[in-house]
Amino acid sequence: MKTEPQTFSIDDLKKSKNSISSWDGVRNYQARNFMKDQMKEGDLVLIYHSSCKEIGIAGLAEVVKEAYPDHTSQDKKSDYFDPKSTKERPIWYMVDVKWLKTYNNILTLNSIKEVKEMSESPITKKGNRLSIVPLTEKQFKSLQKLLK
DNA sequence: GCCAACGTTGGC
DNA sequence: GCCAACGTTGGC
Repeated sequence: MKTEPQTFSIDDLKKSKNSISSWDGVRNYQARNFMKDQMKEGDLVLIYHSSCKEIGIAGLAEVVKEAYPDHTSQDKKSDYFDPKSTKERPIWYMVDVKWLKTYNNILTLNSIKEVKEMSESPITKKGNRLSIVPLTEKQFKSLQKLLK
């Protein structure tokens, strides 16, 4: 899962109550579908920092609550408000994640690009804008070897 | 700050 | 349903 650390970093997640936070503000259908269809309780999640000084994987988290309606889409005052999303028919969803680990070093995008298992992943492709990308077991394991 | 990539919108 | 225009993302 991707996040801009200026907005919400792995440290912010850690500092949240019980180190748990809802992952709101996803406003992309593909990413939403990954959340709804694929993210199950107990799944491990790598947290990726984007649009910042040190781009790459910063930490590890766990899904503690599966997809449920993102109420910020119905909050007029929220930056994430979407008039098309209603209580009866919510369009947007969020999950809750729990902080597990902050890695000693960011695993930089450059290093990720050198992992051959990642060559097919959207993460290493130019123009990637997906904020949620599923990883295969193989991809996850090869990344984990590089994470401390 | 630039620019490529790509999602979304809206006119037809 | 097509596609041009536009907006946003994100790496550099």
